[in-house]
Amino acid sequence: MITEKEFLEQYTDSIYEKPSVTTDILVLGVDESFSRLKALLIKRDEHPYLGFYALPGGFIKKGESAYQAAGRKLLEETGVKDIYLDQIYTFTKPGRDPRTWVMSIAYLALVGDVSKITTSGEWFDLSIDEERIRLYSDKSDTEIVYPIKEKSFKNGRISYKNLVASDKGKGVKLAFDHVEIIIESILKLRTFFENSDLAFNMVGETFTLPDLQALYELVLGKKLYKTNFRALVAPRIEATGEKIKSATSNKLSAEYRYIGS
Amino acid sequence: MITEKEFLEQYTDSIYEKPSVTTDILVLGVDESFSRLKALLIKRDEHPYLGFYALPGGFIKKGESAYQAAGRKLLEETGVKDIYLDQIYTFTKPGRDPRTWVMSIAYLALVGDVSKITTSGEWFDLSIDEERIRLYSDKSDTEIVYPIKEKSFKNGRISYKNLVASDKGKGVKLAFDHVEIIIESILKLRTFFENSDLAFNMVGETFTLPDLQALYELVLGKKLYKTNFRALVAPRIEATGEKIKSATSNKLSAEYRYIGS
DNA sequence: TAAATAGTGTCTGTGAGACACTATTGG
DNA sequence: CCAATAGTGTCTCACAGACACTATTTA
Repeated sequence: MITEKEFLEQYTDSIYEKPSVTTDILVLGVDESFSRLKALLIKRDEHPYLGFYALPGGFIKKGESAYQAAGRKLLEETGVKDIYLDQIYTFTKPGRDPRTWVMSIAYLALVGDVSKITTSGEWFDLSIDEERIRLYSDKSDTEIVYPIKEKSFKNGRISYKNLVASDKGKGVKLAFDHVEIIIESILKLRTFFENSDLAFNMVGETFTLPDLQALYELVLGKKLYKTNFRALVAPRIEATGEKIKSATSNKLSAEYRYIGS
Repeated sequence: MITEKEFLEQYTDSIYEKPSVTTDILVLGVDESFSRLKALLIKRDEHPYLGFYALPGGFIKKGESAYQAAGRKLLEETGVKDIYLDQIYTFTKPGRDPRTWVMSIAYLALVGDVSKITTSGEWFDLSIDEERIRLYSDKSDTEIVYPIKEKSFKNGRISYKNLVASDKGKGVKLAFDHVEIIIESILKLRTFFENSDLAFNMVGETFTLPDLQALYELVLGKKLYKTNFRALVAPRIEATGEKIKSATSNKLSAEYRYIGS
């Protein structure tokens, strides 16, 4: 019997074929007036999916974690770091990349106002409802639309409902299975918005309550009642004592700061 | 300019080194009397971590998805299929496998009463509280214990708390980073129990409310009030009209069936 | 000074948490 | 027939949803 040390010294790597593993990152932000969700897409200049838009991302290198790879790519593409970045789901369906066997670990990154961020990509307006998901870039006047259907599937004894984009319809499309990644990420973002303080990653150091509420309404896709919203966030914020101009209107509002939960 | 078809024909695979990718599965069940959570572990008979206990799992083969690979392994190890199986998290930290570069996509599988399942592994009692996680197999009289600490970490502007097992202390340990996988999975299981109908994957086709409540209390690690618990599950179940013996006591209780939400 | 929007008071319904009680069953 | 436990009634509190109102600010 050999020892573990001896084993590791003589170990030769698996003869089985291995997949390539990438990270794809949905970088989400808002415009200056909290009226549009913004997602970063990059036009592919290589095969496959040449000319299609894709999420920023890239191969994970040996010696780094998926989180590090996502952070590195994010920094390369946007120049930002130390922002919210979290793993969403790992996509492994065979054939999702026509070249070869590629898995993708999807990440969600949250930035605030995208107007200050320089990138080689394009910021697309992102909207999603029960009927469709729509991405639009006014920079290149590109519109990407997918109809959405609710699909029910079983896991064990329980049925779940899920939103699935149908690939039908013409027009510009997203590369690979990146629609799926975007949909999954948005759904997770919504539950996080309802159950955690995630929203504060998308406003500045200080903010006004009208702006914060506009952000919630934008992400959750529904109107909220002012009173209830304020009661909800009240324990997590403190007034600075100043009054500043909201981005959503041109009136003065009280300025607040996030103090954690 | 070549077409995509030509590109794919001439495409040669990446020269970059690639990781191996495995799935590791936390197979969770209960004993006959709903008094112990059970987790399946397998004693390793190879280096590395020879003699340590590990989660069942294995390499993903080309042509199958991670989900399929997890389902295949589950069937091989337990003979069960068509049960609840869901992706939890992908572990990618460099060095997590001493042999070489290996990522692991963790899955959670839910079975019911484990006494009917034959396996080459061992069923360990699993308990977890704020202080420690403990696994115990009476088959081999093996006890595996890790102290647990609450660790706070920042993601963007927000601080999160997380349970982390410390590697200190002697005694039998788990292979690789499998403690982490187990802890993450249990935490996810708890939030799923509180927010979905997941529990019905761990009881039979019909069940009694005392049994179902015992299961909830076991997973959530706290006592529940009968009245509130019954009010909660009432809309999702229907009485069969029969009275059967509970597993948790020797009295008759009304028999129910899951009807979905 | 008027329209718009910041900000507050309060009512309702629902669900979790809690406790006290009655009904039924096995030994 | 009695101890144990199945099963019910009801109170409280926190919070989401909803609406009506007052205060302040810019045009």
